[in-house]
Amino acid sequence: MIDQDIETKPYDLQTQVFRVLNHPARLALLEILRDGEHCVCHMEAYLGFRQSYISQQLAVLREAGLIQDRRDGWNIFYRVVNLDIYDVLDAVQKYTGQSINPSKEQVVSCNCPNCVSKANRQ
Amino acid sequence: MIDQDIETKPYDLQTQVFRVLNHPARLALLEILRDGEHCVCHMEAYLGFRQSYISQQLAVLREAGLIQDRRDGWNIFYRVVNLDIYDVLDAVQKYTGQSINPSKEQVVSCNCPNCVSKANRQ
DNA sequence: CAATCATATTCAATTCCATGTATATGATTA
DNA sequence: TAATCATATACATGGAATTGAATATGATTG
Repeated sequence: MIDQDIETKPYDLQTQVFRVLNHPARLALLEILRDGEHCVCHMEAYLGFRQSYISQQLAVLREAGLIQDRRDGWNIFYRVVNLDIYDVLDAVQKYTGQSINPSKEQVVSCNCPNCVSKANRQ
Repeated sequence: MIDQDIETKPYDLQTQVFRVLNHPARLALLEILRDGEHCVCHMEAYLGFRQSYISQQLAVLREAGLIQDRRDGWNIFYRVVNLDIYDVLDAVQKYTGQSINPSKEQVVSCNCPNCVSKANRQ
């Protein structure tokens, strides 16, 4: 946007959010984080992408301020900063007529303490 | 997206919507259309962009199915097809902490029958 | 402190998007 | 039917986003 009009400047912030959401893998990551924080290895196992690819997409979400990370031993856990983002996702799912519920049943095992302790309990 | 994962395919449709919304001028156009249909010349006068630029952005919105056009004599009027899109815009405005009300006071005059008859009434 | 672990970053190639300029379309009026 | 009106399209260029491959980081353990 070269000669930006004064009437469109107020939309720059919203545009930034839409730019980040304009990506299927990033939407999938946000859906995984809907029920709380998860480690990177979990998202990697869940989506089946290469590790560096997941990390790249997480970086986009992180640098845009949508998610935060926290280290716990070997693992890094990500969580969504502002849950209002899910109102945006819900609204677009309603608009497109989709209701996405990631197949949580599909048990995904990774080596993070959370998953290992869960697996041992069963 | 070359080797798309099966887990991200369900998000392609949402991604398409976010792609279209990822543009300040297109967001401004949708805000203008919030209160009903408007002619192209009105949006042109309102935003101050060149005619062809407005037309290009309207084409993106139209081809994505967000808006529809209708001819009335010399003018073409656009309207939003599915008002649920405003739930998306509202949600992102809440997320960014913005509440945008386009300065409707700023009376914009164009030559479409609607604007001319309004102007004559005053 | 060297090896190992999970994760992040860099770099390059390709594709996609934005936008200026020029021109086309198609309805309307004289 | 020629001129005029509002609007649309085509094309070209520059810039941004995507993504694969390779490598780096930095905490942890032995």
